[in-house]
Amino acid sequence: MTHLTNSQVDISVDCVVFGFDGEQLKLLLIDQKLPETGNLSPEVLQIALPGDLMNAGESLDACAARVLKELTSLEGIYLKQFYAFGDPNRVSDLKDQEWLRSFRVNPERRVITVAYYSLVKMDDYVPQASSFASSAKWTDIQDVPELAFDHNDIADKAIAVLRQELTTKHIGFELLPEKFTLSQLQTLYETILDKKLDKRNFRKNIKKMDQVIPLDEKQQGVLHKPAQLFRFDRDANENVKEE
Amino acid sequence: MTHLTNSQVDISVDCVVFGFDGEQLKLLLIDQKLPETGNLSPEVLQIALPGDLMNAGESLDACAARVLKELTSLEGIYLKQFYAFGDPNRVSDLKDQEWLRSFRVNPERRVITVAYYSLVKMDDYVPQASSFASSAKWTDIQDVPELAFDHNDIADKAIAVLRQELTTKHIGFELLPEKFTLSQLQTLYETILDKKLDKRNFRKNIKKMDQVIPLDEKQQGVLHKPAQLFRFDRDANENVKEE
DNA sequence: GTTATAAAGTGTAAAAGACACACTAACTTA
DNA sequence: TAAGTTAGTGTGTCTTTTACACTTTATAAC
Repeated sequence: MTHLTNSQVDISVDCVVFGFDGEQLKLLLIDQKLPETGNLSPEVLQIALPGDLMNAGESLDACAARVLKELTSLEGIYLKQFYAFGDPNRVSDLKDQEWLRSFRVNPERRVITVAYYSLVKMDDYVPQASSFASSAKWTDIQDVPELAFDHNDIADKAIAVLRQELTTKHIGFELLPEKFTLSQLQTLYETILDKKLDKRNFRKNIKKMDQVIPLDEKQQGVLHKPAQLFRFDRDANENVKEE
Repeated sequence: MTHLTNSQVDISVDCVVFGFDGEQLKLLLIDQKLPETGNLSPEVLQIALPGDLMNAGESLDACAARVLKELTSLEGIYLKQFYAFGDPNRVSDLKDQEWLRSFRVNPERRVITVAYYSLVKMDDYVPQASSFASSAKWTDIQDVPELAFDHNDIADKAIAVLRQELTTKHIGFELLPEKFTLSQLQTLYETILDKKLDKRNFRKNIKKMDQVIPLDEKQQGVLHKPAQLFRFDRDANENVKEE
């Protein structure tokens, strides 16, 4: 039994950030623009999940929160670790070294990434015309292009986990504005689960949850019957299970 | 934004190995005996989850399989990644350096661990009177002592995950011998879920699964009516969901 | 071989939950 | 005031889950 000290390993955290615009489930992706390197191809553009190498004194959770904050200035966002990706060649096999360095990746090292998924109310973050080298964009989940490294695998797994979690935990609300209608909520569920739901049965189920609270307010500016607005109260005692 | 290259990080894999003896859920734990270090306490004994630092060219999954194999000689065992633990002080804060070195941990480095849980048919591995410095023992889940590092947290999370998975996937069989009775299976479920189940309803549910196949064989050597034996076929098409 | 012991094995009825289904109400704009 | 559009609501059927008790079949002891 020989045990290498694996000083060649770096840890990164990648975040699969979900948003919802009322119609489509979206991912927040980063345009990574390579600086022109003279004799190489004029400009290489690579798209990736937001992520970063972990800092020295930082926990994984803190690193994920930092990545999200540096990108969007948002704090207190729903953020959950879901898997660690550690194939030895997930980074360095694939691409030439210049390209890797643009991600601050040292091609001599292995990178293990711990992946988080995050649920963001899309209104809370509108990407700016970027002054940086890299800029973020919301992208339809349908239209996710080929991503850097194994980021497509990571995103796929995140979607599977999200789908799973949506049916067991009440996390859908994290993707909607503070005030929302039941139709919006239903559309969200239908989009993520990729199937039609029955309106009446859906509403029956939702109204069983004590956490969904009707407001004294209606939707405005729509050209049809305005809908009741609701809010979600994370702290309401759901179905009071004691013992 | 400063980005440290975190060359101080090591990756380890820890395995929470579950077994079942017909009565109790068990964990496979390692006795880590410290060599006597002269003027320090005569012998320090520390108990831990089996685990190891990841080797250079190794994937996380491969590392977990290797840990399990080096310990038990078993291969092809049910093994599943469930969480990565990365608090900056999960290792080095706690103990003195001699102690750490006995785990091959360099106290100057951080260790991120990726945790797997594993389901083993207990008969397949009977711990040997150990010739090594460390030896493995099956321990009742009730009686798990204080473990090294944050291994109690890891074990607790593994149990929670196991409980969860048991209700959604058919993994209980991994803990039983090839041939088992329905009573054994029920006891297993009752032990893990920590609640009584109704015999008739339980059997109805099990018999819905096409994967549970009755054998032409009965339990032997019991002083009462012998039970029908069954085996579990991972590959039987369960409930034939097409479309 | 009769009896005591111990777990195996089996069905049904009631309750709860899931599902299918169609019309009226309320607002906006032309 | 009529047309367009989405909101909002209840009931019956079917499926699933739950609660519940007695008979069978082996062994061991007498």
